[in-house]
Amino acid sequence: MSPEVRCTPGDLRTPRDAVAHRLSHKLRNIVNEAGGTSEDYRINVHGKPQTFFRGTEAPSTKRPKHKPRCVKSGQRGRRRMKANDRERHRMHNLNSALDALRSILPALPEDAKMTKIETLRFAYNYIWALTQTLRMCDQRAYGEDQLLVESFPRSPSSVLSADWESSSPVESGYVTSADFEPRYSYTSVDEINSKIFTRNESTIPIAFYFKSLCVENDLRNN
DNA sequence: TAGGCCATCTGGTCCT
DNA sequence: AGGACCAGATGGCCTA
Repeated sequence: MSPEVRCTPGDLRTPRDAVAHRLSHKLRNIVNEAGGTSEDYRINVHGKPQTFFRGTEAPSTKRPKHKPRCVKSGQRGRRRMKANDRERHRMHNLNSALDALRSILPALPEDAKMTKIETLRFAYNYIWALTQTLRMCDQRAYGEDQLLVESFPRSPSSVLSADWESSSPVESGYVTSADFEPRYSYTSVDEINSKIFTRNESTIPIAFYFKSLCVENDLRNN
């Protein structure tokens, strides 16, 4: 597999994967209904029998969630266990990074924890909103007192790559516009201010915040 | 109960 | 050779 190959959010679960997963759930139900023992056999997607443990014997939190599918001994087994450890650590780091990203995003009204894909999509939209606010701030700083409502760019999902900034993820090919349906589709900056930048029950107007930063910056430069 | 989300295991590929 | 990264497979938990 080449590192250049990137998956889109839609690829996170392939159809085949989904089918296998559904089949897996179905088989579990069949076995449960048939009164299987604590350890039963099922046919995996490769057509090979495989042991599994029923949900009624869910491992405690102390026990590892997953049993190794094949216990290997010798150097190969040790290498595999080390690789598993590294992989676990790598995924934990990835999750920590996602948590850090969640923590700086505006809290959702219902305060529910966003899923991974929601976090990424929301961050994408949020950055877009902040970028537009900065752009507005720039224009105001240069004497354009008119609100940008008329010229306010379209939401990321409807932007063609040609219209988008050169650094746009859409243009870079890492995502397609269809992958990022905007959580919000605003028509004005005020709407963004009131809905997207809410934290701790208080609404902070982004535009004013950034405007003050611009003014500070101007004063420093003058 | 089906389906979504997640953690983990695993083997393949690329890089250092 | 060993580590990093990736994607497929799998099982557990949760919810509508």
